[in-house]
Amino acid sequence: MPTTDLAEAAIRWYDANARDLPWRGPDATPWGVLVSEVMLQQTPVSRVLPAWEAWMARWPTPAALAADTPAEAIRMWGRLGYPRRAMRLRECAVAMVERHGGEVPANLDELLALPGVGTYTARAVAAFAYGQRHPVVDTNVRRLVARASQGEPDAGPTTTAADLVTTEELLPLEPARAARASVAFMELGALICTARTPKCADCPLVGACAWRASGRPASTGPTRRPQQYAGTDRQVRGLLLAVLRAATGPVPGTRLDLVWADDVQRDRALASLLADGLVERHGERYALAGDV
DNA sequence: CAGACGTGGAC
DNA sequence: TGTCCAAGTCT
Repeated sequence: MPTTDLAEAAIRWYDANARDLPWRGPDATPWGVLVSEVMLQQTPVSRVLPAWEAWMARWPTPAALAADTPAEAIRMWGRLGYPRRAMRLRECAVAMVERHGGEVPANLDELLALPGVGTYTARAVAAFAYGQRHPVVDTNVRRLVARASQGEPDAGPTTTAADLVTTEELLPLEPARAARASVAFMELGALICTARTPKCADCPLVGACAWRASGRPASTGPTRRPQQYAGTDRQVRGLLLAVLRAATGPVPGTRLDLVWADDVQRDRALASLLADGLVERHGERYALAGDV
């Protein structure tokens, strides 16, 4: 059986069942694709949709974002989470203006060199914005390939070189077709081959799925415990940043003192925001970076 | 390389 | 109600 059978079945399913997302449309620019990929890192589509629309309306090009302040990028990021992504996306825009004439580069290595662009995002942009043939491996694809192709109930926690090779072998040879297969795999993983309760009855790959064929064995390995949030520095960072986002300019340190009672932890969280470049100190007051 | 890094919704 | 999860990156 040709290895591209999975890809062709996935593409047929995608053509009939894919969600109509604006960054997938014919009007989507490489910049729009890049913005969507960064926003979608660890954040669900439903929350990204309105943020992406607002972001693209305000900053339709990398140069437009590069000309604005980090503070405005952090504000527009809203409550998508992981606000360092907003800062890095702006730094990425600055880098594209400086290195690439304000264009999103099509070359994989040039993409990888940009701030906030890693193994996944670089390949996603090269494939989805430029139609190149690269394996695009995210958590959905890892899970789908682990099950369908390898018969395992789950994938490893991070993308490995082996994952890239395994996935590349599933792709059709024609570049645009390969890119379509990649987005189809991702969509299948997101909607059908889900982590908790996969909808095998609706899966177009069910006849070729090694995991299904072996009776859907349960995971045996050690389960990683989910990351804690309540009481962590991350929660305190979130509370501090919420105050600064809502303010129009610098706020007194005494106002930040109100968000968390533990002085040691609050100071540590604030120091980390300063170190990340998200926040700046002006005497006894604090503000989002560039929000003088 | 394990851990840090936000937030909200589903079960 | 608490657990688990959502298109990763960086150090």
